Amino acid sequence: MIQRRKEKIQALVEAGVELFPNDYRISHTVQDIQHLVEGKSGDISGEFSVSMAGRMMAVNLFGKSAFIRFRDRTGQLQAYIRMDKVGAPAYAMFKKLDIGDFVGMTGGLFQTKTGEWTLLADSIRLLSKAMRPLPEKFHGLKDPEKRYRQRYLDLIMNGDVRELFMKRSRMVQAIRAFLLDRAFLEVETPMMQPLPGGADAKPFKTFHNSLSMDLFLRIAPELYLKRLITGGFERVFEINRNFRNEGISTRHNPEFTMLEFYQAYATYEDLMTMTEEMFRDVARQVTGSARIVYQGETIDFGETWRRLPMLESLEKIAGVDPSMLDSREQLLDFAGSKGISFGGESDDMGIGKILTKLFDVLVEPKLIQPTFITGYPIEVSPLSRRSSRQPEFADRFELFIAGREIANGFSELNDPEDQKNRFVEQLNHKEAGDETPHMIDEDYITALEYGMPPTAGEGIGIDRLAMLLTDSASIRDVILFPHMKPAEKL
RNA sequence: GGGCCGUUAGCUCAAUCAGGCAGAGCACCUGACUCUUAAUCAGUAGGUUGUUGGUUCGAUUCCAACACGGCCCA
Repeated sequence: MIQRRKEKIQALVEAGVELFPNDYRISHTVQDIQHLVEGKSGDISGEFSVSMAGRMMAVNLFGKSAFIRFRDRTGQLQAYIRMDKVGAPAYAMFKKLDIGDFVGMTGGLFQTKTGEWTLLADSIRLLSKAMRPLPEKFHGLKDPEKRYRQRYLDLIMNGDVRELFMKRSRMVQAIRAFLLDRAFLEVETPMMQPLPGGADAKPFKTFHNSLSMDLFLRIAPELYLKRLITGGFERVFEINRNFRNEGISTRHNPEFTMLEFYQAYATYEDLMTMTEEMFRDVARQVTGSARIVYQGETIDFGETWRRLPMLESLEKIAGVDPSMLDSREQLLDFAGSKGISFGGESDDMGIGKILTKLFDVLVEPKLIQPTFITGYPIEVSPLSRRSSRQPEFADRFELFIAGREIANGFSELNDPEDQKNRFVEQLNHKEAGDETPHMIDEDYITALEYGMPPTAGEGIGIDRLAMLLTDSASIRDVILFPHMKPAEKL
């Protein structure tokens, strides 16, 4: 197949055709044409001339004329190539071109008998040669493995995929605009950290040669962003990649995009309200509506969302009897009766961790409409401020939509003593053989000792939000180049 | 890590159940055609059936292992 095409290309070269020129300029995109022809009809090819370019997606060849469809970044347009218009030599060259080649054409516009606006070419030239054939035009490219590995083919062939990634880009822009509008400062903090902090996850490890030290790809930017709050910025955000050395699934990619933002003089309750506004705003800008459909479920971002303390959700949704909340044994029995196993860890788990596990399995999948769960146990919230009224719980929420965690926010712990104690507590629970260094981020404690204003912060999983807004079942569908094992061959 | 499913021409898929020369559409190549749009018509060509091994006179088909992928579970 490729051999055959090479022979044809050889014929083009021998005819003096340059395969990869770089001197062509366009005057209009496909989208521009729509405006140009507004209010006009018929053959207006004498009125003006345009220079256009794009990839040839289809050719209907007749003897001495042809219709082609070509595509640029804004859309697809038809062109009519006639031998009497472009001249015999150019027409002969054109007949040697393939679907997939990039061409440049000049000419005027006319409507075909079906009313379709068409470029009547008075010149055509090759702009870049495709050496391989494109996938089939009607069925397109379906094989998921090939779509992920060769995303460029997926983007060429599948318009819905192009649209999806443009939506994702608009979504990120809308979030950025929302925060900038509220005086947040966009910052970038280290991706490579000497101590991976801000979350509980296995990090990727790397080595810096000239510093002769281990570094870790960050699992979260949190501790650095809060240093910036200490530094006086008061409102900061970062949209960037986190890396977690864990499993790959329809909901997990080893690198994923996270928004984190921090606002001084705000509480976790303020952030819940702000999150409602942000999601409504972003959903409207991306999908045109604050009501979206995800995998058959209608999800409504309108109005105020349900706010439910975790204990109450366990009682109401999981059927936990309030009388057993104080008893490890009863909770473990209850978990066992629901088929939840804790592996060998249960001896080590406090009530807070058991409750959280029960919540993850029994409640989380049932939270379809946007729901804020509040009142997380301190045990699972090492960076959150202690509730003034209930010191065993944190001033924290998580947001669940369509049965998944989408966001996590809390009033920040800014008491350095309490923070240090919680780090120590966390260290005591680290597994042996863990690759992560068993050290405390002393500089973060030092920063807190210089004083951090009362602050609330939140993280939002950008990929998961993109899944919601694009109705995608797998995270791989919203990441341009998801991670896969190397293929043996293409 | 476990379970189920998949891998056949450039692409989308048949044939496998019940072993017997591996097929179609589109793409490609040649020819005809100046309003087609999944163009049409005629003809040609295109395959190490994911890899390795086993059973068999004979394996795309049955068996095993492996690789890669999808979905579900942990």
